[in-house]
Amino acid sequence: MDTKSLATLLFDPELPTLEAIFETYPKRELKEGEKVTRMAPSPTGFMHLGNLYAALTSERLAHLSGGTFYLRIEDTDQKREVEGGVQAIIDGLSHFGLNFDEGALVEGETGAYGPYRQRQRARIYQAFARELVEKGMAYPCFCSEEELADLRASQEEAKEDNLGYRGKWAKCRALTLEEIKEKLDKNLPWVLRFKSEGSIENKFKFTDLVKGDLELSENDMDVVLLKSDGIPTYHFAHVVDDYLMGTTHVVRGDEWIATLPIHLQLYRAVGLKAPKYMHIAPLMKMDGNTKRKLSKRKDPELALAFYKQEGYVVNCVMVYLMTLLNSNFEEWYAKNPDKSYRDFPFSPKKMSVSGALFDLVKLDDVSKNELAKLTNTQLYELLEEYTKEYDKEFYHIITTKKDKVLEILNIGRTGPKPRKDIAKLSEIKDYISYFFPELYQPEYQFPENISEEDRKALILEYKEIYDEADSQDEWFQKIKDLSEKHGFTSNMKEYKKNPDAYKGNVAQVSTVLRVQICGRQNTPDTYEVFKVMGNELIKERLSM
RNA sequence: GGCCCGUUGGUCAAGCGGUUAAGACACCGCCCUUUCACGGCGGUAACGAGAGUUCGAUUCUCUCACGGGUCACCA
Repeated sequence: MDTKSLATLLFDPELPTLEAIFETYPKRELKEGEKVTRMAPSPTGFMHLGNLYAALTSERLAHLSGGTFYLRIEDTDQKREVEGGVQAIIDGLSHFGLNFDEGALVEGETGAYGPYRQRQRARIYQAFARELVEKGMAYPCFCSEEELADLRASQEEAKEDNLGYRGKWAKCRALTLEEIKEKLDKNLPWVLRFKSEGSIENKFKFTDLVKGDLELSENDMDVVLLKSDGIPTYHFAHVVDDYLMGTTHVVRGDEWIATLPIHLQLYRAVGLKAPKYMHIAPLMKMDGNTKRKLSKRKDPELALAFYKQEGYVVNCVMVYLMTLLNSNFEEWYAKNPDKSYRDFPFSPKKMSVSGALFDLVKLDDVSKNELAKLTNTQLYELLEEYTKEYDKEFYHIITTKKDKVLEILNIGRTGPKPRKDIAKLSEIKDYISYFFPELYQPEYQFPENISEEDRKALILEYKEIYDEADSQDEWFQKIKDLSEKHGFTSNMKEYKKNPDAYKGNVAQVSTVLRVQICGRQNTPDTYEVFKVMGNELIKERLSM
């Protein structure tokens, strides 16, 4: 076969030469250890937590080494593309504090290794494809969908273990130049296939930075390099792009391990050096009794937008993700509570080889700890930002009563052991609702051992003696006195020893007052709460 | 079905031939305490199964089971 003629038959003669292409992509000048990573999503809709997890891995790897993290858009599948997909990716990641040093932007791009959208790079891939055709390593295939389906059926009938367009089944391999010319003249659609010389009998070892030593079989399938629209498949685009763009470390989901032999084979075929690979385990989800990979389709509640909407604070999510990313992160963070997760010396070696179950309960715990570290002002700012987008009514309340809200948020926050009540911003509304008449929805659940009569008497009397100027000691002394007067002991130890000797105790009396004033049984320290509420509101709530 | 990867308590996980098999979350109990939360102390709970190598296997090898992934003109 005259492969040169075949190449001129198949490709635009104006295609750039490889030399010309290499010239426009100078090698990156990297310092020792500096890494270049990328995120290369296809714009098929929303981002979910798994994408964020993978992006975080790449980003940490690059930035911890002083390197570059860039965004490439893999828009080779036009059918699945969703409008605004690129925007969703960039917005989603930037909301979580992950920013790119170069690559695609919502409009246009930045950086010297573009274009960063694969469809705009069609001619580059074609130039590489032409080279492969010239070398006899690729050929056009005219098989239709039906023919491929038939092929598969025959293979199944022949009980072939390995299905696919391979070896003797690859019938378009045998096409002569004349036959090809004929089909081309008829304008039959064609794809370009790689002519694989590999054999699955041949095993080779490969070291993955996360998975460790793998034993893989050579690829023997004639994979599609260029689709009938002239756009490359993932396999081909990945190989060309990650070389030209100077990626040093490819971070991707471990579902790609199966096709790794293809990629390595292609790198060898085009004579380029392959990057290092890190295949990371996907985040899992409990589905019934089994774990399964997070899925865009099945788990819309895991969309990044969901966390934002729920009011999970960015830093909390990232810290949680870090605990999944590196097993020793939690220990480090406990020792360095004031440092950012970005300071953590992340290591691929400490990554788990199998998928972690995403645990919302643990996320809540991490979040509570994180939010407890914030000042009232910091929390307020996050709340304001959040409600502005998701709860206009509440936004209006907190902004018109900002000083009051700051006081409320400060309750129990300033001591050495700050309260850990809040896991996400959406919880704050309910948490502080009793301070605001417009939100107040009391549930009057009083201690059962206190009669209605006693209860009313206690409340009415307390209304007379409450004085917001009292110190905490004076304040509590009044409650004790009130309790004793009505037959409730203020001595808790005594009460525990001999509960039947009293109607009840001061704790129960306190609960009566708390419920009457706050409309709930659980609140932070009532002395502080009452003070913040103010005399007027207290007296009003004590009126029956 | 073929191939690849994995399997330590409910969850995340240390461990890398000899350990009372860490720690965190969750759960339970006690203490602190006017409620709750925090904090402190304690507790329940794990090496998928079977062979082999070895003086000794959670750790090494094999088989099986289970789970996951992959076998597209999707990425």
